[in-house]
Amino acid sequence: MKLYNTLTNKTETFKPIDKDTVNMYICGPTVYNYIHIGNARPVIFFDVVRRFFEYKGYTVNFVSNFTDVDDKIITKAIEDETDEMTIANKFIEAFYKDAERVGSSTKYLAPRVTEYMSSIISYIEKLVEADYAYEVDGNVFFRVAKISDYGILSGRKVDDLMEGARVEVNTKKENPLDFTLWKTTEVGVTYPSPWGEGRPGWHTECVAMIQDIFGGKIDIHGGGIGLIFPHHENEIAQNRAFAQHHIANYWMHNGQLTIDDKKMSKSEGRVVLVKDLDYDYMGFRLFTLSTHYRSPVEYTDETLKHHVTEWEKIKRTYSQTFYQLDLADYLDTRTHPDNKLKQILNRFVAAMEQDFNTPNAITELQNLVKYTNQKLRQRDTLPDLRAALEVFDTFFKILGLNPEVRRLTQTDRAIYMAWTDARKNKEFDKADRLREKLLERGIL
RNA sequence: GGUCCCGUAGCCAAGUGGCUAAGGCAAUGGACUGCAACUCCGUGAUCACCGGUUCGAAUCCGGUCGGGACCUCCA
Repeated sequence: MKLYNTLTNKTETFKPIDKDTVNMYICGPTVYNYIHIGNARPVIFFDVVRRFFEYKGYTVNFVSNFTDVDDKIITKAIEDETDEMTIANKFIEAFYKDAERVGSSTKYLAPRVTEYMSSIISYIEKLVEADYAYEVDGNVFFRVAKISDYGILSGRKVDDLMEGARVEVNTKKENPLDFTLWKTTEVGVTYPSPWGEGRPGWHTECVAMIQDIFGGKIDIHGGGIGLIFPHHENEIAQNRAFAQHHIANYWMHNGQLTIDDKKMSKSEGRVVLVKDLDYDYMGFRLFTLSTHYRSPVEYTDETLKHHVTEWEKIKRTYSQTFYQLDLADYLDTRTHPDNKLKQILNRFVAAMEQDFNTPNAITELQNLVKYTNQKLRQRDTLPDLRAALEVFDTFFKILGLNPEVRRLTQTDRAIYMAWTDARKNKEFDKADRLREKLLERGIL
């Protein structure tokens, strides 16, 4: 298994800390709004990462947080004349709904900042004690200058950052690059701390949660490419101070989803919410997986439609195969794949092992579709079709695609038989009526 | 101003030093078919441009043009 590590800028062989186990943490959303389709990309991609590791036999401990204490949430609560918790709960629920819509599992540990406040505070306390952080008037800042390799993840040099730093409004900081760990505030919900009432900064929650949940270093830390700097860089800095290591062995980042070649922007009207997508969600999932995760993916109606059509084609072949086998009472028979099928499966897995090359994996899915369609046109191919169906199931499970096919009922079978007979007897009017019924039932 | 990424056929998209540059969509020719749909077979690119390194480059280096990201909350 090879994967690209942002920390080293290299594609490396994956070696878990504990054999057979993958501990991974993905930065989750700040819950102040519905997620847009760009937010869905990591939700889909890292779900596939987990699914593939599970396919490989690993036990995957998957954690992804919700940031439910944040200025945006407070702003939204004031706007809506309600409280922060209500806003957070509403959008967490909406997030789960959207994640399920795009085919991602929601069965994982999802810690919330409000639940980890004491862990976050004690993490900051330790940084202060170790002199890596300092308090000024109830605010706590991280002392970036004490981290010798600051910039290691994002490939930046402290000097360059200093040059780029704009006029610093917060004159309380020793250094413009220092970031906030805790801040005093008069607006919105606050929590008691050794430095007075206030709220945690954004960068500490993830490291504190990882420390609390996993008890130290994890295998994979992931998120969108936009998080590399400053968020993940700052996580690393804090953890270097806290535990003298980089928190995770592998850092994975997905590229952005763009519209008109630019990232989504609410203020410029370039945003599409997941809940508002007017297309099949499996088609959307296929669309996001059709480009390598580290490349940007450009969203257009045309491209999405293309993948919706592609998904329909895949689903059609799958369901036809399923029904043919069901009609022949062959679904519960076990058969072995022939060499061609084995090759398709092997290539699929090899593509996934090459830094999750889902585009190439999908090419194998298409090869499987072609293979199966060829078999469907030939006689006496039930064993091959049964084996192909199993490969389909494997691919779907890894990619998180669901063709939603069910076993035929007695009524379904009766209609199907009648249709076949009518065609045989050249009763075409009758056959067409029966075909309509089968189409309605989703069987043809 | 600083740092960095990208530019492959009409469209989507692999490939990052070496067989005739994967695959899909669209288009087009053919086959199958009671009709339609579906499906199957065939047909297309020298890789933005210029120069260099090399026996050999889409793949490495330099430059030009074009697009984008980050440096401030942002997946």
